[in-house]
Amino acid sequence: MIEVKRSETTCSACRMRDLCMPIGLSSEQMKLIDQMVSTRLKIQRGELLYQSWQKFKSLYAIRTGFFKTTLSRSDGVEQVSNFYVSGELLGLDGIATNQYTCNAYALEDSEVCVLHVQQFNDLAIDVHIFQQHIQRIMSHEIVNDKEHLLLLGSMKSDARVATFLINSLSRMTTRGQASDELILRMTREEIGSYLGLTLETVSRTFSALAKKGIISVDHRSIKILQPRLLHNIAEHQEQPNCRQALLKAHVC
Amino acid sequence: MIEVKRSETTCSACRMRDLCMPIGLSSEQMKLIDQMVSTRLKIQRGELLYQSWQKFKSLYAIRTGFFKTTLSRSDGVEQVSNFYVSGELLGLDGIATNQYTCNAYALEDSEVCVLHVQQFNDLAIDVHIFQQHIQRIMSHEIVNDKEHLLLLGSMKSDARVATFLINSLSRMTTRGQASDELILRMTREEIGSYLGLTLETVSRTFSALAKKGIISVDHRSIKILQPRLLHNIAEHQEQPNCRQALLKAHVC
DNA sequence: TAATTTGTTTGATTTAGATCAAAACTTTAA
DNA sequence: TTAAAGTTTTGATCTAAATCAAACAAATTA
Repeated sequence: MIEVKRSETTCSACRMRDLCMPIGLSSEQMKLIDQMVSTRLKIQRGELLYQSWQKFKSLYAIRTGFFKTTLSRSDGVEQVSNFYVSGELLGLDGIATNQYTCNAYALEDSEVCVLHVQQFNDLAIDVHIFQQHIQRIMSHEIVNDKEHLLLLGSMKSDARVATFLINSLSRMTTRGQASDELILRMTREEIGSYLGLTLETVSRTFSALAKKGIISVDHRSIKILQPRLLHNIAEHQEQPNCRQALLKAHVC
Repeated sequence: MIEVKRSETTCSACRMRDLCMPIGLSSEQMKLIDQMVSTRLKIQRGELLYQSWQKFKSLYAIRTGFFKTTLSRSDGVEQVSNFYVSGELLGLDGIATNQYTCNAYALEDSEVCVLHVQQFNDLAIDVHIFQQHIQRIMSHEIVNDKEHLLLLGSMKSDARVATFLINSLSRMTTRGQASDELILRMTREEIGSYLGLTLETVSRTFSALAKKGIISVDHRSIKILQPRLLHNIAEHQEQPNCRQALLKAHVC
């Protein structure tokens, strides 16, 4: 087990409610939440926030920064399972068995709010709308995972990459900076691992899309030049003969 | 939208608590739950319990039977995302957006308990331990999906099939009948769709395992003859040169 | 009972994407 | 500023699994 050095501070400016709280709370309830969620944690690029098999102690709301979560195979090799940006909640997988099942790494210097499990439970009892909100976030995580399952189970490499670009962009867009430009925070290898492809295939697909004028690639900055065509590729599942992993939609 | 004909009955013998309830409830609370979960629904083999994009109305606890859920691609083609046996809960993906994101089909004549969303919310407020239990089930679903992600993202076909057999067997075992025999409720095509393979690859892998004496295949009845070797295949990730979608475990 | 549909196995062939290899480019460290 | 390490691109080759094909078996239906 590796202990990560981190700077832990208490800070009233870290407001859970600002990050991922539902509206519709009384100021009474808001005060309660702010009191409980008062710990900030700084995590440096490359550091581990939590690790698979560790005891589940807290949920983490990302204030600033960027994370990846990975799944460990029995041989120790890791596969990227998701990327998380500011405002999102890390650690929900730990609730089931009181152990985390993912590893969470910061991909850039980041800051998170810590919500300890006991506080979390108290909060859930006292402010039931909070509980409901958490439930919704968890259900969202399930929906995301299902989409990812569909991608890994039945999409061609170029559709996977196109989908990745579209989702990455829309995630940026919903968080403020509307734009056609995307700054990738991760390596080609991490993208490949996330998409079930090798880094070479990711690179080649970027190059191919650029040659067609659909995107332009400059290092880790990607510009979406023809979003329509990119969508076509993401949805283009009418490959001549792709029978793999598919079922005719049966009407009953 | 297809309306499915179903026989709906009210039945006090359908006890949610027997199926998927946590222990530790007072008899007071149990009575409350039984009152709320009083509707049974019979679903015939092949019928749809709910459908993607339908308004989320209920959770369903499986009393008897067997289900698959599928994900629909934009072209209407479906991919199997999971199988569910008696005692398990269907519909959790609907909570996020108040719409189901999967289609749920009965693979054999089945019976479910219906928990309407309003009852569900009332219950969650009145009996907070119920809420906590639901949370745990959701977190489990997340964990399962992550495992499936790992399978689809980085395992070879024979490891996928071996994993499927092991998991299917252990799921049967935890529900009573401990045995080395497995009765598959689904077609090779559905298995393939679930594992991201074609039905031919599934069939070939079964045959190959049988030839090695690791399993015996008789139609849809599979006997696990050498569980140890099957586990080896499921875990055998030290392929000579498999770099695909893998990251060296980095210690930081 | 035969006829038809649905599901399964096995073989031959093809191909998307992995693997192998090497050069070029970026970032960090010294 | 150079050196070293890490990352990305591109090309050549290989292979696991898909596709195509056909025979066979089981389950439904007539």
